[in-house]
Amino acid sequence: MTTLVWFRQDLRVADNPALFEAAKLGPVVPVFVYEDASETGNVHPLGGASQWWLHHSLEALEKTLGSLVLLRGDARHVIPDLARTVGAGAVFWNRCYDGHAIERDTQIKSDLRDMELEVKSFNSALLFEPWEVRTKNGGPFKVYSPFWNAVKDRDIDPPLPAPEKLRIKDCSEGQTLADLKLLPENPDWAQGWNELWSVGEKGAQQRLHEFLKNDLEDYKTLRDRPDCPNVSRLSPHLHFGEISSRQIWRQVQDEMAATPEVSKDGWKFLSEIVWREFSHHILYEFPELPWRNWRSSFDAYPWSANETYLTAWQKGQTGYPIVDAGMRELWQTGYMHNRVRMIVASFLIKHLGISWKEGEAWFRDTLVDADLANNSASWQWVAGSGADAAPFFRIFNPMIQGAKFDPNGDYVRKWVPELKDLETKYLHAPFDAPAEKLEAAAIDLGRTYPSPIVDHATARKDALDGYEAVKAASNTRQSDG
DNA sequence: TGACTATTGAG
DNA sequence: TCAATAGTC
Repeated sequence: MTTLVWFRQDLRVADNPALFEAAKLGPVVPVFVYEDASETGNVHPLGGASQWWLHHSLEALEKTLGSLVLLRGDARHVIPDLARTVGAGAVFWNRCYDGHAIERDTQIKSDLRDMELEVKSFNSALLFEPWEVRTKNGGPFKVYSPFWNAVKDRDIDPPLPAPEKLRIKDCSEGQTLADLKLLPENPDWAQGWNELWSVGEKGAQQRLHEFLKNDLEDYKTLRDRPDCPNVSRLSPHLHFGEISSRQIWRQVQDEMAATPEVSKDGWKFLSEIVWREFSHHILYEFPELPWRNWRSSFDAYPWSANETYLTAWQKGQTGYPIVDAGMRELWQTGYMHNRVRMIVASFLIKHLGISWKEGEAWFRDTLVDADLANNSASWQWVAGSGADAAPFFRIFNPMIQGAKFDPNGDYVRKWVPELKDLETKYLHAPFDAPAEKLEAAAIDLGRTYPSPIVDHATARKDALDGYEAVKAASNTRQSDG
């Protein structure tokens, strides 16, 4: 029997349950469908940076498999059509957890079964299915640390190997990769990204290997330092499923067994992998997460739509060095260090008073690892409208955060070179530097580098005032969140 | 996975 | 005068 294996966010051959099971049954037709948002009505389509990554990831997968059918259009029509054309007896895929995908897959599953085809979906993306992690009351967890405590000692299924015998059925269907037009129209944007990333399953395994070998030690403390290399940079590989969390879990456990000294670092890293699980579970339980406040009391927050501020933030021209460094790293590399993501997000929301939805949209368009679950859960966490246990309204101070996590200023100097000659003491707050220090560093505030677009103390006070409306709304409600 | 302010005590 | 700490939102 020929089986159609529909690849989505699982662009790998090893530990791929759908492919593994299909290979047992006979010849396989692997297919990827690039969905046009205009056709499917998906309001959260792939961003430009993700499309760049996808192009290279599909290229790698096609090379590994020997053949991959590429289609463009609405999967609800394209998948049944292809199944019919190639005479498939079964269609297998690995599950996605966002609302758009669930609705789409449910319909396709039903249509294919009406065609009397065998249809199976598998878990390839998560360590735990959302419905497998429940509180004592049977509901989903709403706070991270109890979630972590509930899962950290569980046995994780070992990853599957690549199929031993894989017979790819030759098939002349589909389009070329170039036809999908995934590379950015502005060729300057992604210039040089090929040197920064090894896209594909092989590159993902290599990245994990190098991280475990070189940068896991001291991960627990140095992961917060954007000037240090002690982060995995696996996020885009994970998003597209070039590597699975099961594979990561297993290799980290092996590393900790072999080198007990890195145990605290390994567990910290695994807890970050579980943050990803937590975000996916929240999205599964609350599909509106990408566009609706998880705590509805935040509907009362007085957001402002200031285009000038938004543009300054996007371009890295806010006058706050750690913020500008992060936003420029993002634009130039398709990536931003996690600590800095929190800082720039807080700045957009709390200092500029702009809704997290604007930030979510920009990150979704420009991050190579843009992931609907992680992105929307994290933006809401920073906004305060998400799953955060903190009993206070968190407002990051960009000067303090800069001094604490980029203490030598290496990160700022790299991405904001116009400040590179300024003494470290003033680097994170050039607006407080004495005139002669600025002059000595060839900085003319307002000309060579922007003056701060908002005043920290004033912006903080305004944000706290805005939060009063949230508190009032929360008090008038029976339950919230 | 904060920040601010008041207070304390060493110098 | 200022680092360290506690209390608070």
